[in-house]
Amino acid sequence: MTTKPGKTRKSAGYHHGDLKRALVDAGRRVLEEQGADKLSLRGVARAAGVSQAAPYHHFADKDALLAAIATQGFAGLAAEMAARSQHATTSSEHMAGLGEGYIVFAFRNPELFRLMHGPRFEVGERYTDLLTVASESYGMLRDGVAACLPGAGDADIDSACKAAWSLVHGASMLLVDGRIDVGRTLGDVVAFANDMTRQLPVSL
Amino acid sequence: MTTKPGKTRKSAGYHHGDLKRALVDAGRRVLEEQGADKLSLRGVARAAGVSQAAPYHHFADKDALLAAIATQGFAGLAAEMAARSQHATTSSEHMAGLGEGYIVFAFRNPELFRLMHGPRFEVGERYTDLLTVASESYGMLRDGVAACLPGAGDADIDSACKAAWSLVHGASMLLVDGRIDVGRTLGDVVAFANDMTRQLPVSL
DNA sequence: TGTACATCAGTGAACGCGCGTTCACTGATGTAC
DNA sequence: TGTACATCAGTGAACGCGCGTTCACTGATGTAC
Repeated sequence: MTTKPGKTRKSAGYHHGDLKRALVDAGRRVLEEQGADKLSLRGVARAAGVSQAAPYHHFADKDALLAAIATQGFAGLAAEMAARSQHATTSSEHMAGLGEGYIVFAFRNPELFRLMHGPRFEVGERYTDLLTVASESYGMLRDGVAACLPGAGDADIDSACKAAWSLVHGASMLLVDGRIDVGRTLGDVVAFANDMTRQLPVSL
Repeated sequence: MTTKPGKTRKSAGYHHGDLKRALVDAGRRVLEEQGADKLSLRGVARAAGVSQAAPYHHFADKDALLAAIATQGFAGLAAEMAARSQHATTSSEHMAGLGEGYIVFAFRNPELFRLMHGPRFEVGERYTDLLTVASESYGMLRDGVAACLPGAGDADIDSACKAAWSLVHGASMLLVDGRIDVGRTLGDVVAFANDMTRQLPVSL
């Protein structure tokens, strides 16, 4: 017998083993290749190599799969922001790292980034996981801004926070939409990100 | 006879008179009511009160109608920016007006704004009108930034320009997506816009 | 001013398509005894 | 260790739907004479 019981290694079987995760992964692939407009549940099932009905054993409907994809996206965004800010030694270096992570994530996952910020999930009450993880990166940003403005009141922090978020988000969106030309490599994007965050209001 | 020949007043006739414009208007209405995902050519024809085949006498296909809607959108954006900056007496007041116009336009036409910046028209070669009018507001921005930085070189202007655009665009997007809470009235939005543009790098 | 006629801008029916979702089913799994 | 059986996670066919687009058509318009 080449197949063993347990959680490991049951490829090519009738039962997939971890189809839920495989569908989210396939969904991300399809999303980046074809765009959100063209993404269909049937297409994702096809990409995952299962029948069109299989996803319904793991997701209530198409929106639920999209929400799971977006949730993974927000987790990835927060991770990238954390990774690129963790070695900072000053508050404004820290902010620059956060911004760099935000922009780099968008550059690497353009369609996912669009999905995350699209209109689909304004009705977010159904997907509480999504809301939780989405607010994580905002929290990081807010903490970073607050650290840059030691004596400031809530209103000032709030305002600076919105401006910083807007700057970084706008740069990401314009980059993703191809409206700002910045070069093709990751290095180009990092340089662009730093040029932008250098101009953050909190750098004053 | 109540109907006259000529361009005026031929309502309720078999021939519409200005169906092309009516379709763009209906398209904008449907777009704001249902969102770009739900917008169909058939639905727009329905909203305009004509048969589903009628649009094909005025637009090559659905994309052509969307391009026309987006083109009108960019014209409206430039107009709003012009209107809100024209009475400025200083360069930075001027910039604030441009930014206010940008954000107010997005607030008033959220789905249109999203369509304008969506992925659909990256293949913009087909729609040269769109590209022309889309670059208009960027030109206004660039001129405004340049006026704020009298002695600056091209690279600095370019960089400041990207940052200013990013800030204003990001604020608009986050507002439209409901991710930033700002209040419901136009006055709230104007106050928000001014709070953001006050923090523009070029205000230094 | 009246009429024939080319052209324009509509109509309604039909095409084929891919989609989301449901259904009855079946093969695989794991557990109680 | 072996077996009966409930449960789980797949399958493939089918449903109804709205869509983009095409087609042959027809009513309205405007112009040449």
